[in-house]
Amino acid sequence: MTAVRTDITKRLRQNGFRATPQRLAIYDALWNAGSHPTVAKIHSYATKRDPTISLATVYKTLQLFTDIDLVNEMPSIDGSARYDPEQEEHINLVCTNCGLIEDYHLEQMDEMKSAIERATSFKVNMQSIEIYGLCSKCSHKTKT
Amino acid sequence: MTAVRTDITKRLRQNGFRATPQRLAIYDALWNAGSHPTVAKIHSYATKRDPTISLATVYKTLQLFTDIDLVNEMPSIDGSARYDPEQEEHINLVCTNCGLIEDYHLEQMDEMKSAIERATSFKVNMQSIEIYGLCSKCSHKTKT
DNA sequence: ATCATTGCAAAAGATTTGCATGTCC
DNA sequence: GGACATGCAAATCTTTTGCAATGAT
Repeated sequence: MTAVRTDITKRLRQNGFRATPQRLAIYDALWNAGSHPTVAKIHSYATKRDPTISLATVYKTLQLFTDIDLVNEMPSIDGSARYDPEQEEHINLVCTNCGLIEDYHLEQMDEMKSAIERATSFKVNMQSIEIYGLCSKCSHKTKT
Repeated sequence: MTAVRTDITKRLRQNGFRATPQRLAIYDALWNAGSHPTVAKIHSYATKRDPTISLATVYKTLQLFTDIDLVNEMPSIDGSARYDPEQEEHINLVCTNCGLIEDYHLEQMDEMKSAIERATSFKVNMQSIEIYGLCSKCSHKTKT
């Protein structure tokens, strides 16, 4: 699975925004601060490269990236958003026990999308499908 | 579509909890404070019946209801959780523009569940599937 | 009467905002 | 040089927690 990272400098300028070092560092962190990182993780990682990057800048930047579709903000159940830089169509399998998020690619999802759109006139965003449940580790443990 | 409300007094006692007026009012609010209500909506509605119910009690009660599977806490993208008292299997179509949440029932979802479980060993909770996109109203408007 | 539950107020997180300073183009 | 971005600190919002008072069983 070769995820394709956008040329972010170009992308920013195309949209009329400046390519600042903070933005580059934050974009880098999105891919390297772990899978589907939280804001805190992103900040902590970006800070390694440039210790002065502030949390507020991280928030503002993620907002901006979301606006220009460089990342997807993921809904959260624990009060802290996570971000997904992956551009290929996929759905997220989210473990409600340990928080693990697993990407899942399947053709079949397209059929489901069409079926929903035929039946409801709701316009499905494939980038934003979250399915909750238990990852294999957690489903093998005893219940809480 | 006749949604079946649980006998909540019985359900609470079966689980060893007291059936207090606050809990009954909050359960009632879950069904009547609008579709997939936020905590604020639930509190505001419950308060009509009993003006002294505190927000903290609403939070504690929703926590409890979630624990004994009387409701499902929904992940959120705007920082305020929503609750879904519906027990029948369904998925939620969430409009990322206006926040509308539409229930969707379809047999086909079962196939998808099985396909995912066959392919990944992830255990899908059908009660917790959220698909984001645009409702029909919002998809007909011009973009932001 | 007992012990779970409530309400209040304070605390803890997460995110946003205003504004002076710094810096990309 | 000038507009845009950043960083700081304060503000806002949501949710959690501790504890004394209350009330369900």
